[in-house]
Amino acid sequence: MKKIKPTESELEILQILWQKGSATVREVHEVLSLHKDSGYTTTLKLMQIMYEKGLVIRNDQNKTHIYQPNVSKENTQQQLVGKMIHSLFGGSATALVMQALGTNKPNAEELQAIQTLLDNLKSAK
Amino acid sequence: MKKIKPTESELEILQILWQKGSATVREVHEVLSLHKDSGYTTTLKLMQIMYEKGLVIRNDQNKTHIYQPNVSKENTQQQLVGKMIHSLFGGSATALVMQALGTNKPNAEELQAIQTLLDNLKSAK
DNA sequence: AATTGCTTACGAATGAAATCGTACCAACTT
DNA sequence: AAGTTGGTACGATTTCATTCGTAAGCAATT
Repeated sequence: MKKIKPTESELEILQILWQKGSATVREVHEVLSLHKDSGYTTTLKLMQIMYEKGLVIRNDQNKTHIYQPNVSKENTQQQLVGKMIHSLFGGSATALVMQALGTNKPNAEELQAIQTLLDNLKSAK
Repeated sequence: MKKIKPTESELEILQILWQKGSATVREVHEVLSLHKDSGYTTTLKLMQIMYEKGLVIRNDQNKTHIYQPNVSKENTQQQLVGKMIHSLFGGSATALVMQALGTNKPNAEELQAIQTLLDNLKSAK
């Protein structure tokens, strides 16, 4: 399993790439601009760094490069949730789960989904 | 509601203070040493910075200062989990819960605790 | 041919977090 | 009295993330 540790800004960019599938720097920058006010070259530089780190891949056949994510959303979520469990919940995934369920209220359908997962975990013992 | 943004290292220290209630730098450092290998003065410096930021309070009547958390665990967890739910799970607490449960395996006792909470949520409908 | 516009590349400044070495102080031990 | 132990304070350094200015290439338009 790959070790992934994107920064805050890199995560914002990854989210856009996950949603769009692929995008140019300008496309990413335009989405970022909606709630951030950094310059275009800042976005460009970040994406270049992400490319060096292997977080994204790119097609540079054309003058305007096209970027795609190179880490999966699921894997990244797993890493970051694991980090949060460690740093904020003393290593207890259960503590995180109970906190999340306690403050947010899932609807009946979601409750059922969690119940099903829980049943699977129980029978796996 | 107070705005809290501790760093990763600060969170590790806060966690120890939340658990112990109050502690000296040495006590904190000894716990940290179990899974980290930074020096004593590093822990000291971090706690001094946290004091300047107001994240902790301290009693410096005696030579050996005694530190206590100055932010609540619940408030901090709630804020950071909420932020993660929004930024990484599209606002769905359930998605976070399932991710956490799917990759970490709670023991039977923990499963029971979650089941109880789940039952309460169901009957509250 | 020159200008304009959009692109990448890259160096550099800034700021924050984390780390450690060293100095200094007080109390206890020899 | 001198040394040892255990504590705080703090400056310096390192590393990293973020930001931007500027140069240079290319294509289309004037």
